[in-house]
Amino acid sequence: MSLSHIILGMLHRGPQTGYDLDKQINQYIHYAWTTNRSAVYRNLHKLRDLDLVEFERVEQDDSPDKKVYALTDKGLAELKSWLATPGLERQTRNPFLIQLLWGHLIDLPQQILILEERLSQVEENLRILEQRANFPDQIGIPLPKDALRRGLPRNALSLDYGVRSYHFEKEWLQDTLALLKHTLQMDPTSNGDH
Amino acid sequence: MSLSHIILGMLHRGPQTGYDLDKQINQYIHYAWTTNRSAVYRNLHKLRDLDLVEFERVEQDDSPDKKVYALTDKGLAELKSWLATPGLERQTRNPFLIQLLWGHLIDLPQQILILEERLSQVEENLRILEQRANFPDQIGIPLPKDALRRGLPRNALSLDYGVRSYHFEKEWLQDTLALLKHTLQMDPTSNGDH
DNA sequence: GTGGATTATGTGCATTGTATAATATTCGTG
DNA sequence: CACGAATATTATACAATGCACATAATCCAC
Repeated sequence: MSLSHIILGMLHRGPQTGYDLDKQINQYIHYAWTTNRSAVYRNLHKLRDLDLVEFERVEQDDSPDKKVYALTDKGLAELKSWLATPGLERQTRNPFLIQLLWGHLIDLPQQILILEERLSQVEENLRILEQRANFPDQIGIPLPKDALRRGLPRNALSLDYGVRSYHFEKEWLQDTLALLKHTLQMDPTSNGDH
Repeated sequence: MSLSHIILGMLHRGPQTGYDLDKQINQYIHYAWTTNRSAVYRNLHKLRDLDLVEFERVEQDDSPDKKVYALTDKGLAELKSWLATPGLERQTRNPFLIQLLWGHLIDLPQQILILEERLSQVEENLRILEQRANFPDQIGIPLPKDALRRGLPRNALSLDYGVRSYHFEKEWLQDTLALLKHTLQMDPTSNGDH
């Protein structure tokens, strides 16, 4: 029950549809949480059954009807309780690192292709996040006017982590790609592990 | 079908039991992949049904019987094919970053507790990984004798990523904790977001 | 006016996570 | 030595998630 809490968190700053929730989670919290539409919709249904959210059907001229979900008092209480829980485990599945770990089983040009693919993913994520980092109020709490003078608010701290971790990975990928390409030039017939 | 491939990768360097596979994945590849025992066992059953692995029952004096699994030729072929697949998506669930993002909903001391909890997790992961980084042959391919002179082999590159990313997170957590504790000292009644 | 892109919601099935069970064996402790 | 605690080993039930796909409305371009 943790995607549910991400949804509650997103809704606490204003009502939204499942479609937009999915897009925003995968764009602006992608460094911390990944998900997909079907999971978001299913969790909205469950949260509705538990009276943690409520929705209103809205007709539109330029698009199909939509359901706009909003947080209930009960939902806000549940969110606060989850946010204060320490020691929740992190989960990760990072295939490109596995593909590097046993990379000697495939050939070097293919390996380079995989890292380049990952590099362009990271650059895209970084681009979206840095664009958003200028407007952190869009994703978390509203920025107070004297934020910079008084220090960063906590939602900005999380964004800062995201931006910096993408920078870290980008630089590491660039260095590693340079190293592998150099190896390839030295000895094109090798797989890189003599 | 991707935990299956992690298992195939682990088995390609030698036969192992499900119990040990789980431990090793969660210790030495924890930066790239997290899992649990039940998933490992289920995948072993499935891989067995597909003839990608085979097992032998071994009796022990000091412990219950165990099943030692080994890679088949078919399994090795499947592993190589998966390793060469580009563009596999990364997945992440990092609750502590979410708890920081909407941290203004909980009080500052509780927030600090959460980050400290995460810091000790990272330090533990880092400790295990650095200890292992001295013997990368234990987790990937055997290190050639002249490895250092010729440059790092690719499995060492992946380990290097793990170690460096934990260092990054550790430093970031220490900086951020210092900042939050400073805020708390300045104004103990505040939640940190004036 | 058909075909493709975008918005919007949803289902089915396979995979994974969490909790728990069951069994063997060792080890400390009263 | 009897007892509970710790560790090794395998496994299952149920809930949560990921992936692929279905469906429908509206818009734009050809």
